Amino acid sequence: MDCDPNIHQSPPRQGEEVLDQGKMGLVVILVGAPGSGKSTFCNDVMVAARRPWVRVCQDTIGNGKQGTKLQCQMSATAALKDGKSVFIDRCNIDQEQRVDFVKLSETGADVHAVVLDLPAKLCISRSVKRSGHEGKLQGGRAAVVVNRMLQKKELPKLCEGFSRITFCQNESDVKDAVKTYSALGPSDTLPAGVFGEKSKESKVQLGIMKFLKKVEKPDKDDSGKDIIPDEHVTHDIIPRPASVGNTCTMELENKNEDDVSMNDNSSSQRSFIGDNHGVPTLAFPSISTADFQFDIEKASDIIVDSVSDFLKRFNNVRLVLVDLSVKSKILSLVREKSTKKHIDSSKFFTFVGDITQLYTRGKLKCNVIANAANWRLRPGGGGVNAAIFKAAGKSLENATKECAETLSPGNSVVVPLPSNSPLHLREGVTHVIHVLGPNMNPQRPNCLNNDYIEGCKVLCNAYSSLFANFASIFKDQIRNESKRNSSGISDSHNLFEGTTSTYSHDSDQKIKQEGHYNSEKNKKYKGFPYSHASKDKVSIPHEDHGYVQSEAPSDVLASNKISSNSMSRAIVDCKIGNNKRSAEVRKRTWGAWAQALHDIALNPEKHKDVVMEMSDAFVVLNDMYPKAKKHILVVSRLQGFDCLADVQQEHLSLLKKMHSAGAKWADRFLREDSSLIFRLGYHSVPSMRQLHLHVISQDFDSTHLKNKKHWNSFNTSFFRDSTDVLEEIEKHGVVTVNDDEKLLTKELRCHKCCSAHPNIPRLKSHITNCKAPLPTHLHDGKLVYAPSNCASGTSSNLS
DNA sequence: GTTCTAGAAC
DNA sequence: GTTCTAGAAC
Repeated sequence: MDCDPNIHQSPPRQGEEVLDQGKMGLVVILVGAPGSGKSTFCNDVMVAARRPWVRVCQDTIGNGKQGTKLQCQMSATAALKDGKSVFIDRCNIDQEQRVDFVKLSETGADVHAVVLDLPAKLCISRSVKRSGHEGKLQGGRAAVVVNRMLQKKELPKLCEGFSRITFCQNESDVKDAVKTYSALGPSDTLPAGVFGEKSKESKVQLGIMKFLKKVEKPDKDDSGKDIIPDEHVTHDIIPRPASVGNTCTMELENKNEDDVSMNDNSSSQRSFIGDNHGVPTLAFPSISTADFQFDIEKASDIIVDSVSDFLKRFNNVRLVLVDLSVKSKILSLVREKSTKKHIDSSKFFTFVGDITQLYTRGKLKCNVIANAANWRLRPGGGGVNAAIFKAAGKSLENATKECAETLSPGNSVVVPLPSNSPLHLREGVTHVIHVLGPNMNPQRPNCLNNDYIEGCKVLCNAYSSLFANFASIFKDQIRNESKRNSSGISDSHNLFEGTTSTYSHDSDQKIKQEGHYNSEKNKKYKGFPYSHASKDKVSIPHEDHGYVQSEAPSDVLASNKISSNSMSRAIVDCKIGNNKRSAEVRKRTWGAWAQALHDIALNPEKHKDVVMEMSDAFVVLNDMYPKAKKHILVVSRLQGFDCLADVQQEHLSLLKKMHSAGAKWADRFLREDSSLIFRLGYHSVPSMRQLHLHVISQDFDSTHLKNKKHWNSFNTSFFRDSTDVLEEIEKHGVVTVNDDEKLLTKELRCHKCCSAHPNIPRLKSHITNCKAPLPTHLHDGKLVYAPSNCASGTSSNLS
């Protein structure tokens, strides 16, 4: 094997002992796109290695040419038998590609993953530039391949069978990993676990941890040396087999598998139920995995991660995942994963039974139960939603109406359960939290069409929001208890130290909430100041709302992290008497530079030089810094009407007028240049005051389009199509805005073919030549173009 | 929103 | 050395 030219082996060093067969074998599976530096990593380790390594490279294993996966497996097995450690140098980008190599652990070898998760633009730029690549992937073709590959990237997890995973997100991480592996002596081993996994919003997380007055245990000490994970603190450590009687799977199952009664709990299980000794307990069903058909494997990961993060922050609470049958796959998956993650089983466990009869039939006291609600927050529909509304009686329906009319996916709303509700009287449930998760069922509204990137984000949002609301309920309870009891409760009893949102625990009392931002939070959201219907509303003291919606920002949730923002930054939508949102809450303040449109709209006669059209409702003008060949603004003249969050049902006719005016101007431009295609829409969070509709040609051919923010503000969901806005107002009376600031810093992708590009100049050079049509989702009435222009494949809808 | 500029990336 | 980004200032 040593003579095999396809196997790249580091030379044995003087005095180096050869390992016994299979005794200390180590397989390191590299994971990364072309250009991520896998081969360089292997070579760098092997040059300085203190143990014999073999690099198995699929690009060259077939007599110097590309070979097969099987050849790689066979070579790796042979090398291990020969006492060598092995690098599997291929992309291994998803679980399916890795599974056969993970099986090498059957030889007795330890299997590690080293993930070179470097920025897409870096991989692309390296791949495009390189020459003499073993796999012949270089030049223009490389960008396409890297793009395609990154779209199916699936990061490795311990549960795949790895004993150690090292994530490298920048060059410095890679250097550290090279150092770690090259320093490995013949009989050395590395600690098991996950290392270097940083949330993409590490800056945010830092702020969060500070905000919560907790310090996250770092992966490395000051010297940069790996710290061996402490199983009681670190969560991503190698799973141990759960020992009998010491497992977090304390499920209260029935002996009869299909019987949902809960009277037959074994004595060993019983200690976890009964009186909750005042420990706030939330029972919740699995969100979206039933009728909404969300993949249970992914859902179970999200549940376990969300729970784990929540329990890291709060001690004196219990969370219980409930399902009807002992055969429930989601329960068994969650049990298995929470055991692997060593989640404290007294704080989180699964429970088989009816969520509406947890105490009377299961002796499990839960103060709060979550409902997998529908967006209308109405009874019916079967499943948990129907059961909870039925069990709670009309009072839950009425209480819900008092609090909220609709719910958007990824959000939750707390409804205090009136004391006359049977669910309150019989089961001791004081609050129901309605949660709406993502829908993957094409038969149901808002189906995500198998988009699990978005789906996972929304499901994370849903759980984070749920747990945040649960936390908020009990923070206030403690505060109120302290007030009532003159002896007081010491601060150390306050579960929610560091969080800011507060609730009344009195279920018949209207919810009150107040929030405070520390300076760091204000700084973080500096770029996204919101008016009353937006996320910053928590900073506004409220005295008389009807309900609280809590939402975790997706930037945090993208990494399955529960957000402390969601603990403190509850969204407050107001409903006062006449069902209208309150406009009394403090409005966003605008900088001097943001007033230009406002001044023009209110005094158009003073700006005749720039105003192209004027009516009582709006003015039309060229964007001063057009981001395309044609880019105009239709600006509302209604005073105090600054952004989409201000929009209510009564503004529908105004927005229709603005749309018609914009479409008319687009048609006028098309008569001058029939090659143009226009899109009409609003920025979710505008920079300029006074609501304005952008009418922009899709060439984006402008010197004023200079940075990522410019591009992404027109080419991500930050841009809300006017037709969608009108439809939402008609249906719901309000407009949802995607105000996730991450949208504006996303990687640069062509709006037609979706390819990624490393910087603005490269993107602009690409889009001038890209011949792909605009994506099909825009063809649903969102584009305006000349009938003669077949480029978009449909006809104009607005002429 | 833009401009300016330090410093990172190339 | 030049190009490009991102944050501060306005």
